[in-house]
Amino acid sequence: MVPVDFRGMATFDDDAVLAASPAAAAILTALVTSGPQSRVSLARRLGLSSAAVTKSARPLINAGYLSELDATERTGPGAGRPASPLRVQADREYFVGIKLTGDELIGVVCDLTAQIQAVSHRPLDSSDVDDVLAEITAMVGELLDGPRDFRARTRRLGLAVSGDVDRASGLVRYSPFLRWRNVTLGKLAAAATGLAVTVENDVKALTTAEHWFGEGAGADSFALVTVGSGIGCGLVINGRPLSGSHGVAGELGHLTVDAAGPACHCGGRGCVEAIAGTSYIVAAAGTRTIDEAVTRARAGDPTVAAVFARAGEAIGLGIAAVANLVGPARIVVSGEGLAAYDLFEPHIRAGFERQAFGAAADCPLVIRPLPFEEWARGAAAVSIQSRLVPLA
Amino acid sequence: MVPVDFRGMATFDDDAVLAASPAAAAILTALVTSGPQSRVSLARRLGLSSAAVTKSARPLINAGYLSELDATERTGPGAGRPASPLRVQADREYFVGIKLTGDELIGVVCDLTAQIQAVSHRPLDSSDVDDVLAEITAMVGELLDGPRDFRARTRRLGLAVSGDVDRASGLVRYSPFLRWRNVTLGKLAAAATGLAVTVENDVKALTTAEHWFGEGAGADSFALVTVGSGIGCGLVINGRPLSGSHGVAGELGHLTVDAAGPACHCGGRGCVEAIAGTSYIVAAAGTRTIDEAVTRARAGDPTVAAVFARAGEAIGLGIAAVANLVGPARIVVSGEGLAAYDLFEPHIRAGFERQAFGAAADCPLVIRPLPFEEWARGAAAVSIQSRLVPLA
DNA sequence: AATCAATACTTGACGAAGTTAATTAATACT
DNA sequence: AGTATTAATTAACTTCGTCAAGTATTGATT
Repeated sequence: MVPVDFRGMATFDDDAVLAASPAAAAILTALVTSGPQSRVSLARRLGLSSAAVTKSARPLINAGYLSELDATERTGPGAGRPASPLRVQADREYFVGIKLTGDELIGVVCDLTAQIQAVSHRPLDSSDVDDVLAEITAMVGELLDGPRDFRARTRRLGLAVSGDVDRASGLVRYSPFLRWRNVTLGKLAAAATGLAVTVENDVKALTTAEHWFGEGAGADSFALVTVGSGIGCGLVINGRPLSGSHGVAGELGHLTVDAAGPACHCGGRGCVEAIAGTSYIVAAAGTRTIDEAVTRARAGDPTVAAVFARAGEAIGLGIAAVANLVGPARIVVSGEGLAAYDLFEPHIRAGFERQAFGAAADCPLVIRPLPFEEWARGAAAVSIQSRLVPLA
Repeated sequence: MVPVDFRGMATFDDDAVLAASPAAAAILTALVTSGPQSRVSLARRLGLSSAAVTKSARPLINAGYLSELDATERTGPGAGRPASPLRVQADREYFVGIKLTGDELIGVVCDLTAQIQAVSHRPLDSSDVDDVLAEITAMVGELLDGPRDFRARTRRLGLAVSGDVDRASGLVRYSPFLRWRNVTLGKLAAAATGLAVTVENDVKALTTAEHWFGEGAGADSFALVTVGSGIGCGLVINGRPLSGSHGVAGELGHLTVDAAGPACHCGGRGCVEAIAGTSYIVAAAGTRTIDEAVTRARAGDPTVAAVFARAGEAIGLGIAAVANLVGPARIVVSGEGLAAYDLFEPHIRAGFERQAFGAAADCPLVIRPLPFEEWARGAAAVSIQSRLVPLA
């Protein structure tokens, strides 16, 4: 094997290598999402000939994006010539991901396989666009020029924002928590940081990350449900994230589960969010904060526990609706609301099982709180994805 | 232009022509779904060069699948050379479509553009597999060897069955109305009729037909909701029909819309079907038949009218759920239940508008009863599609 | 009438990206 | 050592597209 060409500090003129062929992108994607594999198994998985894999992989190896496993790492015995599995050279390139909330920035540096290498938090006092841009720039500097020097190998930044985002143009059409309308965040952040910027809705970003690197890896279709002040849902169908023709998709929060239920701020009645959204739980529990409600429920207050039970069940019914309508291969439930995981879980499962129809009940349900850094990792994942699959 | 090679009675060795290239299938599909177009406009639509269209179209013209519009039919003036739009030669090939119900077969012959050329109905006394096959064979004979002779140009048969169907293998896993389990209908019907058979779930078949030839034509994503004894929903997303990982998708009937609603035979509570399914309407109205309920409601009986109102609203809520979760470009509502169209429509719209979230409310809703022949046309459409797009 | 600009289509050379078939490589088993 | 077996590579070929240049047919302009 020719030794790798890449010298670490080299220029980034290797873009052409990644865009070389459709097969190159497919190979990288498969290796990133499913770990090291031999060329033959890649060929089978991608529906290519092994010759095509050999050809497409070589330039990626030469450019330092792929490497072969060391002899020692290879798998056990078996007849015939042993495979030389390919692996992504994770440290070949780094990506910054930042999640913007109303009062904080959470940032990470990830390698090519979306493993977190560094973390940073910064409070956000103002939601003025210039102030936020300054904080983003400062955070990028802090992350890239910190104890480990990532700067030379980092060219991309992913931003995750809640609300209505146009990923293609980097435009934030509307963001409730930041009170933004039509902010060209992509362009502005690119100018401020010198990085290529991808902007995406936060739930979609997290869904992408879970689909590529997390619980949804390998699944052709996949749903991620987030529970918090709002109830959100990201969907991947036939391997592609779902956006909705009119820009709306995955709006699980405003599904009706109880026609006679409480009024929702959306104008409807008995929406999942009007039963299980944080502020509605607080109101129904009669406490001042959600933490107080959690404490009381854990202490055994039957009224407050019933509020959580009802909320969990509403979420379960909503998830069953997703399973019945879309039929994803698996569903992950997460979000900051799941800090009260123990109060929700059995009721979510009960609601789901009650209403999932036929084989939809077989859909595995993963209920797991994700730390806030995961959201930032989602932003980085979108950025990685946009690098590996320029189209889409 | 060289005169067309096809002689009508020629052998069917032109399969190779259709499968010639990806572009050929794309051109045919575009012409079938969107009507005659010039090569240049096809090129734009399909993202090809006009040279590619010219090249791929030629063999299709020579084999008689496409023709150029007559000079007289061409569009109006304009600078430059006028276009010679291509059109599908609809009578080049015919397809039989049969919809199987519990007590009747409905059959049609369609041309390549899914226009119905002949219709046939046959009662079904027995659901014994051999008896049904005999009826299918008789119906095919009646349709193909009738006043017009379609036999020479027909090689394919599509069958639509309600229940759990594996299209790829032609297996009917379970069909409630026919009381079938694991019937290899595709193979059996092929042997009996000598035609190439495609078997598909009836709702999916109708969805395909509407997506290609009906209200959903041109839409990238699309939903069809059927109202009858059950409530069904077929979905097309990113141009592909949705099947669901565990074989379940579009199960709109068992969505909860009222957690305190009536019990459903599925075991849940307040499902759409338990409020709007035919038998539940009859029970709630306290009549013996659905026709009696319709008559009474139309006569002004307020109790029965309220039952229809509630049913319509439940359907509307279900449709809103589809719009919120999946975001189709358009939604069609149909099915035999819509014979009572006038009783439902305003309530369906009201339920939809109440619960559709944000831009999802912009999704156009087409509420229209479809005659039973449309279901048979759906079966034919699946057969046409399998001919034009061998893969998928 | 002759020319020109505009648009549609056709042609042939070329190139990208895959394929198949034959070859080489590395292992286990006998 | 020899053979079977699987992995990877190589080289020749195929497919399917693009590009650039040319032809065809019209309306408008000189």
